[in-house]
Parts: sequence; structure tokens; C-alpha cells
Amino acid sequence: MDVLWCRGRLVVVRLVIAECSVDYAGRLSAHLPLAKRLLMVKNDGSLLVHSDGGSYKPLNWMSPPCVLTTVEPDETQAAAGITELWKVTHKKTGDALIVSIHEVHHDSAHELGVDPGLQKDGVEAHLQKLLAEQIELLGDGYRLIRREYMTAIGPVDILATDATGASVAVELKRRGDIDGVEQLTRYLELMNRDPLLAPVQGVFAAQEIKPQARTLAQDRGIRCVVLDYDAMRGLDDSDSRLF
Amino acid sequence: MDVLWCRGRLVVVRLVIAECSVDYAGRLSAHLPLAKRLLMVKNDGSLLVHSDGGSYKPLNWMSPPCVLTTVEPDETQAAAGITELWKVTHKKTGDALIVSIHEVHHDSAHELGVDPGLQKDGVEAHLQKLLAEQIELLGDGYRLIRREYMTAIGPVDILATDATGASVAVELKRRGDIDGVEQLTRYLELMNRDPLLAPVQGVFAAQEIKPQARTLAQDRGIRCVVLDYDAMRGLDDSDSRLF
DNA sequence: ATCTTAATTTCGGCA
DNA sequence: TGCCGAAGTTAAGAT
Repeated sequence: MDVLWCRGRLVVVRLVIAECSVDYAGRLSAHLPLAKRLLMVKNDGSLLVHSDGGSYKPLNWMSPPCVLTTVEPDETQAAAGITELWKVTHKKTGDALIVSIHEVHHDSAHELGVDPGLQKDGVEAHLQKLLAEQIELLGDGYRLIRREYMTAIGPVDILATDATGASVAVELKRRGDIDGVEQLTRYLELMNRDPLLAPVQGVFAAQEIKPQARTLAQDRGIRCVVLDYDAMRGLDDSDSRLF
Repeated sequence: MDVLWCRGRLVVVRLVIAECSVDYAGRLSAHLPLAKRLLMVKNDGSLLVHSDGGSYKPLNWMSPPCVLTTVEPDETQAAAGITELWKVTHKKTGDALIVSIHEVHHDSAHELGVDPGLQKDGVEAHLQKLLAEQIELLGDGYRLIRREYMTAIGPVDILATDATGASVAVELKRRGDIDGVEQLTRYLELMNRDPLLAPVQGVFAAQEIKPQARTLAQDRGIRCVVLDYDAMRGLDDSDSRLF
């Protein structure tokens, strides 16, 4: 059991339920008082300390690359009831996580194998692809120049032209927040200094636009467009999808 | 076992190692192909799907408040090898996570009890306290007016005066990003409209300042200051700390 | 309850 | 590899 989970090509996760306290010293200092928790040791040596509640984030953890070593408790620690001492050290930053175990209630190791990984669909990239294909949603006569139009301070999501041939910079978000308006504002400021592009109009397009973002955008002469993702996906021909 | 983990006042976590595929339909669509994984059902009904690798983030999950129901596989599903079907639905958004279980390798429930929670130290609040105490780090003659100086759009981290008595607004970050510069810019814009404060100088202080943020700050006449957290902590008299 | 901001963010893409 | 921006961000604090 001692080193089973880190040897050879086995892909093993170890689950320990234990009464323990945890100390972290790294980018911050943190302490978990003595309580019964779940310790999850992954194959790469990383450690997760979970309680029963909260959401997916552990109470404390150490990310890979890191090494777990078990230290013999000294007399003082043993007298304090510590039976096992785990020290997890980050290989690069030197961050340390120390688990002081008082009692182990459960300990098991399970081989999992390599995970094939998550397949995602429906994020901003897809929204951008759809809007690029359906650029006329912004208005009659709109034409796509290109996606990811590069500027000195980063890529503009979509560059298009309106019916009059004037440039239009589109910033796309799933949720239209104030940050997105700021981002688009920076792009517009820069692009409008370019005599080949100016004048450039701004369009802030999102599935949902927060009132504050809308107010700020309108204040800066940026047009807001709310996108109907489902409708756009329905128009797309590659709409074969799960469920 | 069936409902043990959600009854009464027990605080229980259930651990299942199973060959399964997972589908998520909510803010995005996602699919996990058939593989052996760890399913962690927390007391609040939330579910975490972990593989052996990655960092603390599960491959897929459902956050509380949510409910887990077990559905009987229909004939087609049973023929495909599905023995159990878990459906986790978010109570508010309706997001759904479906776990199709083919084979259970391990199944155990563990009572944990209520967790006392994490004690943190060393985050931005501490940095702010330290800089307020050591405001002269910004320059000779600097004096603290107050921390969390309230404005109409939120609190400025630190308000100070320089050697000439002019107002200085300080925005503090652990990592100085472009967002922080934008934030400070908004504060400065507002404060400089106040005749009692104007003119207000801006200082962007962080443990680390990203090149783009520095460029933007300088372009807007904001001074950048890199803080040495360890040195500042060393000067602090309340430096009794674990380890 | 809603909104704002930080985070030991993590994660992916592209230069 | 490092930087930059998105994320089912999540989570904590303030209004």
C-alpha cells in the first residue's frame, strides 16, 4: 500500500478517510483544524482534501507536479495523537502541504486507467463560428471580414463591414459583462487610430447582457446585440447533437 | 445504502468507483466516454466525477442545490450494458448530469461530520494591512489617509497623500493584471471630478505586474509599484506564523 | 438575494 | 514555454 499508487504504469487513486489536521504553506498560509475528512491521492502524487459539503473545490490541495512523503511523527507529535504525517511538496514552487493524521477510518486504492477526457460543446468558440456564418444577424448588408482579427493588444473576435462598407468590430461573450465592454473599448480606441480601418463601429454581442454592461456600452456608442444561441444552432447545418 | 447519504442529520460522503459514461447538459453540453472513474456523492446531493489526474477540478460535476435520482435503465440501455442510471438535476437552473453506470467496482459511505472550515492568511487583505502600515514604501513623505476609502462605485484600497499633500489612490493586487488597471482608472476618473480630492494620482501596487498591465498603466499616467511581500511581512511585528 | 471582486483559481490556445 | 483570456469559472464578501 505504501507506494502502490505511485509505481510503474498503474493509474491508481487512493482514498483515505481520516481524522486529520492540515497545514498549507505556499502562496498563502492556511490551516484546517482537526476533523474527519476525505483524502484523495491521485496517481500523479497530487492530494485533495475534501469535506462533505461545499462544491467541487477541495478544502485544501496540492497540484502536480508534487511528491508525497510520509514522515515519522516525533515524540511531541505522537504525544499529541498524530499517528501518521504526510508531507506533500510542490516540485517547482516549494509549496508544502502537511497532513497530520490522528486516526485512519478507511484506506483503499483503486486502479482507474487513463481517462479519455471531456468533450465540450457550446462555448464561446462555437458562438463565434455561428455568428461568423450568420453575420447578417447584425443587420442587412453586413459581411464578414475575418474572425480573430489581430491587433497589437490582442485579437478582435469578429471584424465585419456594414451595408455602407464601414468597419465593425464585434466582441462576443456568452455572458455580456462590463469587462467585455472595456475590452471592446480598448480595441476600438486602437483600431480607430488606424486610418485604413477608421471609423470602426463597435458591436457587443452576447447570449445575455447585464444591465450595467448595456448602459456602459450605450454610453460609449457601442451597439448591444443579444444572441439566441439555440436559434443560431438551429440554423446551423451541423446541428447533429447529443440528447 | 440507497438513500443513506441524504437522510437526517448525518453528514456522509459516498464513494463509488465505477465504469461509467457521463453526460452534462446545462450551460454547455459535455460528454465523458465510458471509463473507470471515481464518483463522489456529497451530503448535499452534489456529485463529483474524478479521474486520477488533472488538478483539483473534477472532470464533471453538479453543484448544490441539486437532487440525485436513480432511474431504471430501459431495455435499450440495459442491452448497451448500463446497469444503473443516475440523474442529478440542479434545483434552480435545471442543469442535468447523467451518469450511465456499467459496472460498480467499489461503493462505500463514510460519515464525516461538520467541518470546522479553513483558516486563511496572506491574501490581499493582509497585503493591504501591511502597505497601510508601511505606506512610506511608496515614497518619502507619503501618509495614509485611510484604507477602503469609499466612492460611489466602490472602495479604493488605500487613499494616501504624497510629500506635497496631493491625494494618491492605491489599487492593490497580488497579481497585477490589466483588470486592476481598469478598475483603478474608473476610480481615478470619478475621484478627479471631486474638487475636494482632485488632483488624484494613481498607484498600481502588486507582488507581480504583468507587462501588458504595466504598459496600460504607464500609458494612463499610473505609477506601478512591485511589492516584496516577504520583506514587508518581515518588517511587520505580528510575524509569528506557523512552521 | 444580488452584485462585485478575488482566487493556492484551472484550463486551453497561440505566439 | 510563457503569456493571455475564458471558465458550466467558483467562492467570499458587501450592498
